[in-house]
Amino acid sequence: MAHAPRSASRLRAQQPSRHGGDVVSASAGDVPYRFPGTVPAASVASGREALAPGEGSGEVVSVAGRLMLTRPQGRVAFAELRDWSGAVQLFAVASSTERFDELTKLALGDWVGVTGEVVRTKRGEVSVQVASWSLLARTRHGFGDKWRGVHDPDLRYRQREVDLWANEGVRETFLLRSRAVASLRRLLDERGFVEVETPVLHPTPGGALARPFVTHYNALHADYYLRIATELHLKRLVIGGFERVYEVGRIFRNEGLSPRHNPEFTSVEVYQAYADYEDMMELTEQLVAGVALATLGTSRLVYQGRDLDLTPPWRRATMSELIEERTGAAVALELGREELARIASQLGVPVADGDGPGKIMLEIYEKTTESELWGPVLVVDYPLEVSPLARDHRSKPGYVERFEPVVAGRELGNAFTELTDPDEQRRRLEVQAAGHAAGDEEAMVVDEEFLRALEHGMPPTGGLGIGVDRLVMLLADAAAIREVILFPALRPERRSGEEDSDQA
RNA sequence: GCGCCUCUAGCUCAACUGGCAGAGCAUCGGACUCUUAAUCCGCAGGUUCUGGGUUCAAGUCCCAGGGGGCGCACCA
Repeated sequence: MAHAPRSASRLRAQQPSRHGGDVVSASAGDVPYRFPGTVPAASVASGREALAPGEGSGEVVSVAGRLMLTRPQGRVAFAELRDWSGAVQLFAVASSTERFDELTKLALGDWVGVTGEVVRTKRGEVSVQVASWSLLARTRHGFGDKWRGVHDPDLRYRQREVDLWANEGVRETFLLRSRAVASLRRLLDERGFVEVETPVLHPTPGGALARPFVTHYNALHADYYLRIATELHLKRLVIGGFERVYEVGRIFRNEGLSPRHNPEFTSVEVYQAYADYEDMMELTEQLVAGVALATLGTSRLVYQGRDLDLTPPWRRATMSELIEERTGAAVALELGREELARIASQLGVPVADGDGPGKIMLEIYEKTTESELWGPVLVVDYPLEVSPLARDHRSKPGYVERFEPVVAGRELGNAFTELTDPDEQRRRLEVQAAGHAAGDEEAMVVDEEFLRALEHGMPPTGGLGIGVDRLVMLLADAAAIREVILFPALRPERRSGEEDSDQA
């Protein structure tokens, strides 16, 4: 098919650059190797209250960034220079700015470094009055509508480098993400947790119910799987004596894309020896509220127009209680499969033949209740049947000690009192493996390495996993996960040679 | 994977029940010594996603394909 893909030819320069052919050829290799000594653009104006309009400060600074607005005005010119701190106005005067004519011909998006005195213009804006300047890079493409930016989602995500300049707030979101992850690490480190890195390539996928990506390890002549969780290796480290351990890392699940799902995403998993899920509840609250406090200065936020108070303690309620609140139906495993199936169909929740009572109960919860929970709420006590890695509830038969923090109608994580008994774990995995053999591609398989590790003795342990992307969505008030992942998964761009007309 | 919606200039968007494909910004040329999305004058810019069909006539209607969005399913 010979048509150009949607974005292949976009944002191309449609006419020869205003730099002119001679300048292009002359300056292509002319860019300096460094432009040292710059200050952040946003810092230039701060503390200049005493500077009167039309006055110079006597202080000379250098700034560098992209020209994003230009206002040539004859023998003077103004421009907005942006860097990742913000923006500062440049002021150029033909009589005192070197290569003035060339400067006024720069295109929106060109990178420049300038040096000059900090002044306040007659109209009152603190500016750098350009004395000398260097072109640092030219752009061959525009950055969208200078007022409205770029709205096409395909273009925004495929060309994030453009989105970052074209749309206000995008850079801030990703800086926020970076600060959130840094503060998450700091909070864990402060509590004595040690960060580790475990393998991404697994011979057997495990630690979660999900379909894996498959790859091939040539030297071993074997198929390997991209990890779907960090869980099993981290538990092996607890067995090895890492009493408090965590990993922040990329997880891969071979599933559909949605505003809340990206096939590769970031999780943090935390394991604490001698602790149970109650301890993990407290840790969850502290981490989530702590990250909010560290990044936004408050644990009371507004998400998608609705108040959201992450301040601990959070409400704790059992799955049964929450289902009953929402639907009026009393749902518990003790009712038995038949009765649960009846309730499910009454509520319009489909039941598959192979589903046991635990699966049916979870289905009812997920279809009727979860998305309605604004939270934050810790949903407590899951059916054993759907929790192969969690320890039996100490007082409720058929349940395990597991909870999920739910915020804004979404699971933010998953945590349990870990199952440490190797025999029970083997039985649970064998049930999973039977399901897998029967065609359930998300069921687990038996991981002998993990079971052997458990046989060496695992202390009582609490484990917690949090979806980092979803946490950042809350902090950034992002409706879609793509807004907090720099390069979200997209179909590959199809380009045939002749379509690359913008390269010609 | 299924359903619904969508795709028009580099960007953001118009174009009535089918009737000459347009604007703002950007780009390019010009004017301008204090602008703030500067302003003013001018040039240029299109396979209306692709391919087929209906029609005197298709951006518009129909079919197929592609990209994207949303929903369902799966999951964090």
